[in-house]
Amino acid sequence: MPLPASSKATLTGHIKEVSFKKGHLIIKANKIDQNIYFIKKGLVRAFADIGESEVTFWIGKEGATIISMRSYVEHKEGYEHIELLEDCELYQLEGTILQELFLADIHIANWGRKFAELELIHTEERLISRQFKTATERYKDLLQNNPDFLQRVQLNVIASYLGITQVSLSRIRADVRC
Amino acid sequence: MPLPASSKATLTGHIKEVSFKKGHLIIKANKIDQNIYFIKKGLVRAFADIGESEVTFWIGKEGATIISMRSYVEHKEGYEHIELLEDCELYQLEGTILQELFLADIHIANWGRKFAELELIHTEERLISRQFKTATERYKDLLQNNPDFLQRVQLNVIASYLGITQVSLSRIRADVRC
DNA sequence: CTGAGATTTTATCATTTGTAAAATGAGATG
DNA sequence: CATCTCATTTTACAAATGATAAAATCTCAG
Repeated sequence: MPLPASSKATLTGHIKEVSFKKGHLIIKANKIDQNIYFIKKGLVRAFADIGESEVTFWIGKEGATIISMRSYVEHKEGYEHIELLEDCELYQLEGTILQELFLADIHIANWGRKFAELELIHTEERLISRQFKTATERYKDLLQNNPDFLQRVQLNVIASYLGITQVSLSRIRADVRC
Repeated sequence: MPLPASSKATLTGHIKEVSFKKGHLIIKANKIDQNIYFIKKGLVRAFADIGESEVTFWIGKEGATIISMRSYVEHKEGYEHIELLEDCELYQLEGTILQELFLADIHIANWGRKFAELELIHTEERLISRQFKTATERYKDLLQNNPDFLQRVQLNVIASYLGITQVSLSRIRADVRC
C-alpha cells in the first residue's frame, strides 16, 4: 500500500530497531501486547498451546509483520506465543501509538486496512487449501512457495504448520524423494 | 466499529436494498465483483470449485457481510462463488463507491479496517481449530456456536464446511446422538 | 575425536477418514 | 396412492494418518 511521504515519515519516526536472540519469546500468550514488529532479518513462528502440545499456525520471515492478533484487533489477551527461530533484527512500533495514528491519519488507516485485508486473503487461502488438499500436496506447496523454510525450520515445527505429525511428514518426505 | 453520524449517513446514502431467490449466485468465481452486501435476512455460502468438486469455506447469516474477497482487496478475479441458501434480503453497496469513501473519510477507512481485522481473527481461529481439533470436535463446536446452521443448511454443505465428507459427518452425527 | 543430546527416520499397529454403492426417508407430483 | 427425485444414512472395504517405540543420524561442546 503506497503511503505519502508525510505519513511514511510519521510512521518511521515512531519506529525503533531492536534485536533478539534465537529462542526469545517476543510475544507471550494470554497477555495483551499491542506492539507491532516488522522483520528486517530472521525467522519467526506463532504457535498456540493446545493442552499438552502446541500448534504452529504461522511462520514469518524477512518482510513479514508480527502482531498478537487478538491484542492488535480487540485489545484482549492473545492466544499465541511468538518465538524467534533465528536471531532477528526487527523494527518495532508501539501499538498504542499506531492506534492513535489510525485515527489521525487517513493514509495510515488505509495502510492498516490493506494490511489486514491481505493477511485475510492469505489466511483464507490457507484454510481452503487445508480443506481439500492432502498432506502431501500441502508439503509440495510449501516446498514450492517457501523452500527456505525447509532449510531454516525444524521439521517438527513444519509438521505442525502443515497440520500433521512429524512422523507423517517424514513419511511424505521419503515418498517425495522417490 | 462505531461510526459518527455523518459518516454513517454517507454510507447509508449509497446503500440500496435488493432481494434474490434461494439458489441465486450473487457472486461468481473468476469475475471481478467489487460489490459488498450486508445480509438483512437469509443465509448464504461461499464455495470454490476444486476440480470436480466444490469446497464450502464460509457460511453467513443475518448480520454478515458478503464480498468476493480477492475482488474487494486486490481488484482481481475472485476464487469463490457465493450462493443464496435461502431467499435473501440484502443491503448493497457498490465497491467502487466504497473504495472512494475509504480514501475520503477516515472513519469509514477505520471501519473498513476493523471489518477486515475481525474477519481475519475469525478465519485464523478456524484455521487453528482445523489444525488440532478432530472432525467430531469441530461438529460439536458448530452445534454450539451456530445450531441454526444444522437446521438451515444441507448436510453435504455442512460436511464440506467442516472439511470432511458427508459420510464422515453422518457417522459423527450417529455417534453424537449416543 | 568422542559422547550426549537433539533431530530425523523406520517400523508396527490402531484409528480415522475416504470411496463407492446400497438402503432409507421425506417431499413433490401426477 | 404410486412413483419419482433428492437428501440422508448405512454398510463394506481401502487408503491415509496417528501413536508409540526404537533405530539411525546429526550436532556440537569438551
